[in-house]
Amino acid sequence: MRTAGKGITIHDVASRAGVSITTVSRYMNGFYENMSESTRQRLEQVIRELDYRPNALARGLKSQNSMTIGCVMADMASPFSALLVKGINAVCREQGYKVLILDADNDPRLETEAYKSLLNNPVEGIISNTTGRVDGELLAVAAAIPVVLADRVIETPGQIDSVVSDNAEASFAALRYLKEQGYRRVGFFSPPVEKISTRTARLTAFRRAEEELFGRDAREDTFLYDPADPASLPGALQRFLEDGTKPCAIFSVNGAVTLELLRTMRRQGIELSEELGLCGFDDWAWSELIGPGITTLVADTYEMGVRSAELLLERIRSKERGPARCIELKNVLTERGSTQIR
Amino acid sequence: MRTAGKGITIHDVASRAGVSITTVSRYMNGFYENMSESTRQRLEQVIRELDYRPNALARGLKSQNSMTIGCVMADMASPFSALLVKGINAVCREQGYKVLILDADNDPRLETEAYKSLLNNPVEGIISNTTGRVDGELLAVAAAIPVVLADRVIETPGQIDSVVSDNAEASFAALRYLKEQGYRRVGFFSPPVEKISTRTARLTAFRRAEEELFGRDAREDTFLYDPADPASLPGALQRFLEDGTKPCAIFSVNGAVTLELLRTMRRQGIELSEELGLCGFDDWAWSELIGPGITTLVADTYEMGVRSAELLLERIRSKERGPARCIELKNVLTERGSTQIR
DNA sequence: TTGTAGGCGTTATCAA
DNA sequence: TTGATAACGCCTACAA
Repeated sequence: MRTAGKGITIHDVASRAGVSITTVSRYMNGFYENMSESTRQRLEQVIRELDYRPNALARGLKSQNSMTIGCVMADMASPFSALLVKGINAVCREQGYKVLILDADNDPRLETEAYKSLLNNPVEGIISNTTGRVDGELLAVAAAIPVVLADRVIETPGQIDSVVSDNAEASFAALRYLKEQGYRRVGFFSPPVEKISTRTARLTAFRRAEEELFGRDAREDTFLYDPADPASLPGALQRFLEDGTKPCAIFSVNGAVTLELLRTMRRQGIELSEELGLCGFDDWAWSELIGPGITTLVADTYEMGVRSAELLLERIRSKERGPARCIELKNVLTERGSTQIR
Repeated sequence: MRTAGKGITIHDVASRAGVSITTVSRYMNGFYENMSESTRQRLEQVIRELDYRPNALARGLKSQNSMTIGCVMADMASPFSALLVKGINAVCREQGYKVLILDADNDPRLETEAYKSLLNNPVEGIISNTTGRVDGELLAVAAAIPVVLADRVIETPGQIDSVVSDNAEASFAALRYLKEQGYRRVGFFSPPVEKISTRTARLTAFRRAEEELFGRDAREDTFLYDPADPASLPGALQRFLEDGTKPCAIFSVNGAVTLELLRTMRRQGIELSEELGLCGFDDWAWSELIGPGITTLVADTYEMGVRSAELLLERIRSKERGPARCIELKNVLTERGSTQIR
């Protein structure tokens, strides 16, 4: 059974309507100007009857534009990814673009693979939330088609369009806030920073704050743990708490870390208190519900998706290879109970 | 500048290697059998040099299969969606398929639009997490190409392949568990149930439990609130608490509701206690961290994505239009402090 | 106002 | 063992 819309080609429409495929093509593309009212109506009817839909593949092959972008996510499991994708989708839908999603699953090899596959595929541009270990590939890809880095950038700046948040400034401001709240010491908790730009920016700001605000040696307050090793975070927490300087606070590099910290603390019977504060990047719906409420620092992820898509589509449209642009969103500090000393 | 991989066609390879495009095509598709070792090596080298990648569009146009599936999500913002998509992606990547994501943003019209756009586009199949208000469209789509319903099904059963969880059984079991814990009354909290199958299944089970386990009139314990009206949920909660039967517990239809409930409770100074329990569907990372820990009921979302994709790809491959299949995953009850009476 | 024909990059059927 | 060549479905000069 030949189903509606499936397998119907421009030829079917043409013969049924008694015109040439050219005319049908014209009709489909809105070139009504020089078309007799009668054929136009006839076409409209036939197309509806047959439920004809032009084959996007053929159209793309001919016109060399697939109306599709690719979107490579470092880890699709994160709520961050969902929001980013939603923002990207909203813009693309409106502008008639399709979005291909590829999950790198935190694996640089998969990320590289993703770019490969995207290059065969007919995507007109790519939005990348990189794992941070494939700068070379990214530069190569960006040389071939428009790329926008979302949230995370590569080491060499000014090469690729990007939409990021003000990690350094916001981190420093948050640390100043902690200082003003009366905390005398802050620990920076993170998985290995690697080349992930959000992490390096936050760590760098932390180091500066340690020196300028707290007059401490950042090395003693930096706790990089191994997420693969269950004993690693508890150990780091223990070491952090051993130093007697109080009140102290934890500065968490992202939501996943915050979550792991809270889990560990609960398991060990450690509670947030006047002596122990907590503040971190990423704000999920639950941030206000845990304990006294967790103070967070976050940029609008959905907006980041929107901006990334807008930037990319603009780039695609205006074929220009101008200098790389960087859009920076603000991280907002939401103060909650976890950083209240009394 | 003509960049590697971009714009290089089979012709370029052929002429450079001094063979015909046919031979190149053969090479690309692994038909080495009748190929001289020398041309094979020559081809391998040239292809590497030129970084040639076959154009997926042309390939798809010719072979009538795009190696792409579409994935329509009721609401991409939900962490559920992210996990489902990740599962789908994992399978598709492995089998060489691309995944097109469309977000319906909880809007049936957008969902319908998504199917339309997917039908022009050359997807070989669709995984749908439907908003629940477009059964007709879904049936039409499923008549044209393979469709798998993920998590939510349409009203008429047995028509479309699906991967769901045992909502009814698990709900009933959870309610029995609450009964055994000593709760004398349970309130069912949900947004309007509409035609969303997960919700109707859970509500139906609740009604049966009300009758069989609690000997109560379900109508008095069903609280459907309007998510758009901020006063609606607090009002419902108030009404629920007015009845003096204790201890009582809330049965929340999903994670979003649980979150809203917890927010409302916090705002109103209502705490989970021996008198007031809480248990609900969906388990996010924070479930164990809020208050005494929230007892939850949930199926493996990632697995659901994996199964959906496997089912769909199998369907696509074995062109058969056999009877609809339904895979059912188990919801697991994770007992935490929120349903502990003492 | 409408139609013819060539081409987009592949695959596949022949033939050599 | 390899090569012409005709599709695939659509767009678009160029003609009529």
